[in-house]
Amino acid sequence: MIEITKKEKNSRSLTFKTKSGVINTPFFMPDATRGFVKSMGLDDLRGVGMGPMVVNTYHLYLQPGMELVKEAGGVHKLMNWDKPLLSDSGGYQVFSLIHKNPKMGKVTEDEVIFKSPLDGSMHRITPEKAIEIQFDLGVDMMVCLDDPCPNDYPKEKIAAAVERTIRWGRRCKDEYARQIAARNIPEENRPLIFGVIQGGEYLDLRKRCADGLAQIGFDGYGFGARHVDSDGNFLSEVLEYTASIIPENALRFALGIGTPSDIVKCHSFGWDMFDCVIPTREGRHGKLFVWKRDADIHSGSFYETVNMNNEKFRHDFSPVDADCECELCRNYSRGYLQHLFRMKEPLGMRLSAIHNLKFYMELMEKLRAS
RNA sequence: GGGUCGGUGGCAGAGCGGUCAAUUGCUCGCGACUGUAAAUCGCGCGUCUCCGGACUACGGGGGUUCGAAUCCCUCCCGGCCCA
Repeated sequence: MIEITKKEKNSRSLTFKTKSGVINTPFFMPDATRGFVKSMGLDDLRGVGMGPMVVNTYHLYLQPGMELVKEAGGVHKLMNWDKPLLSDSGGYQVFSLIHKNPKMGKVTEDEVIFKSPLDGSMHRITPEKAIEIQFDLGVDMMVCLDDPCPNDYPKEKIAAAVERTIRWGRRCKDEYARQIAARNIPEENRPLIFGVIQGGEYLDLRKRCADGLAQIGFDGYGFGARHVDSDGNFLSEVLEYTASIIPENALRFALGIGTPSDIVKCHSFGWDMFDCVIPTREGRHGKLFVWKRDADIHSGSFYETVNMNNEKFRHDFSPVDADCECELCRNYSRGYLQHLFRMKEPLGMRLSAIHNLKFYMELMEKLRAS
């Protein structure tokens, strides 16, 4: 079902089908964590040519809650989004909550118990429950509950996280099979399921995790945990190595990556799919991505980031990017955008998110064409 | 004209004898943001600096004091009340 076209070096291009449509790789998904891309409406998303997006199990489970999602008829119906959706398991949220503050929860072999940061109520999540919720969401792609511990943990703790991630991967896969059977889901509507490869910056642990998960068998494999070191340096070697040990005919999902240049790098390593808050968040914060003239995405710096709040743009009545055809660049100037930000007008955030996502969409088009 | 309260850094507004170059908020300048507790967060914001400090500052002027944004006198300006 996954069609692969091999390209130069490690990079490649795949075509695969989900119940909500065909997807060509590489592709980037914005984070619609709580069922919406912050500040953007459906017309905005369609306007930039948006395809698949990411929603989050943990956030939707807490708000608005699964009762409402089910009542709406699933997350697609709730959002009125008919293109593919991938749900992240929520492992990242629960574990980072607990790793930052042990009082927020407890991890045992069987389950994770955590306190909702919203109202302090206690919740428990198991690998089985994470999968069941994702079936209730009705997404096209789902992710196993994993243990993404911080990279600076001692190796033995990361090794333990790897083993737990594998064991939980097994339980997720078993639950997945049960849900498929119980819900009578035909093969063509079957959601894809992803395991997540942990192991910090240790290549042997990444290998152990990838092999353990591959033995269980998944449609795709994700790269888990932070991909930058404590100084913010991108862990290229780990990303490149991990991509190389994932089964050839499986999807490679670089979770949480990244900046435009990180994505280009990872694509050259063989990663197929990406998601990140950067384009939308940085847009809302006033930082916009702008192509350099005659940009060659494989030649280092092909873009720059422009902080539209900088004083020097106050009197700049030219568009953010004269060659860009997004709603912002077609209609408004830099000086006007800065005015919107200074006035804290939500329109500024929306236009900037649109612009940055358009930039990312164009980047992915260029990668697919290259 | 009389009385009264007040004049503090871009703004608002603390401080009311030393620990004050002066709390705090906003504005302003810059930076960060990578499976979204993020319309958030951090740093800076008198001048100069060999980064230890030095200098000029709390309406103007004068005084008291070892020492004043803080007390006294006077002038200027503003609010309110009475004529």
